[in-house]
Amino acid sequence: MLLDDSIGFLISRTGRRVTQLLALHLASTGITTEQWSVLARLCEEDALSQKELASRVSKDQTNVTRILDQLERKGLIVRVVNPEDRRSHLPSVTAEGRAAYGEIAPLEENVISLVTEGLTPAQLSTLKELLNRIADAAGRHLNDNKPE
Amino acid sequence: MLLDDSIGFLISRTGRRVTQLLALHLASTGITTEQWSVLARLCEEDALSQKELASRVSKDQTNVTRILDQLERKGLIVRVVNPEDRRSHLPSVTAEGRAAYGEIAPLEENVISLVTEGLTPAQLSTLKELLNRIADAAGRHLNDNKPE
DNA sequence: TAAAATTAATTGCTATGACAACTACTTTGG
DNA sequence: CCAAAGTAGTTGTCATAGCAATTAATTTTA
Repeated sequence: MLLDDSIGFLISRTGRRVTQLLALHLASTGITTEQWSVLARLCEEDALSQKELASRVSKDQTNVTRILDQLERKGLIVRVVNPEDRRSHLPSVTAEGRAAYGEIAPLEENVISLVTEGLTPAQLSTLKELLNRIADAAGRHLNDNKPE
Repeated sequence: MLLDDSIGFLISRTGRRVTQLLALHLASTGITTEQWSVLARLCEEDALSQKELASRVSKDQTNVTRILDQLERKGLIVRVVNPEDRRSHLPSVTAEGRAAYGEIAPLEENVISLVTEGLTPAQLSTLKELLNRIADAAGRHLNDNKPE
């Protein structure tokens, strides 16, 4: 099978381009695309531990630690120690973080509309479902090799 | 729009998982997924300059330089100076590189079949087309901001 | 209850992505 | 023909992905 026909390659390539375009539109905010995904998730769903947060954004916990470092350095979140379990931290979005979220959300929506401009809502919905199925299958096979 | 509905997020997440699964299956070969994509492209299409190669794998030329460094260190490719233009190098796959390609290709095909196990050929083909449309749209908008 | 096993978070390390700056070579234009 | 502009590749830097190992705290177990 040629590279251009490999679904893995196509997903990666498309992801890189979309990310790059989003990065271009977010450049003025000083926030990276990955920082955005973490901030957005925290704004949508509060009181998550870092471990839970990592799972919710499908990132390695290690990477979440470092992305939170960046967001904390920028004053957009703070780490609060969980009183129930002092090992865990509950990242909390600051007022500045919420303001940034409000500013960035429409920028992201705009990029989404740019890259999906030729697609009907039905096609978009099909695409999302197919991607989710592949992500689920990959996740299952990843777990097959991990837990023991 | 919530993060889970953002097509950008879904593509990135799916890509990360597929890449991770592929990495797991390639671990024994000592080749990373990105090194694989470059090696595969070179095996499919020879006599490319690094710049052309970068374009063919949709990677930054900088990253291709470093991936070629790795492949060269492993003895899978060599850089040959282009006699027509001494600025450019023509990476060339060695016998070891071709052997690695032959070994890895079936591993990759297997991973692809694992992650697409629930999809019909028609669905897979739809998915590829939709991804290509998004990649094209993103590419167009990226170029809008570059050439001036 | 004290030691052992687990767990949450962090740090160290390597590879990659992306951008800026630099070097070496080529092409252009006067 | 030569200086200026352009081009291919490389290197430097920062952010991120992922793995291994470490630390601090909690739970389990003997």
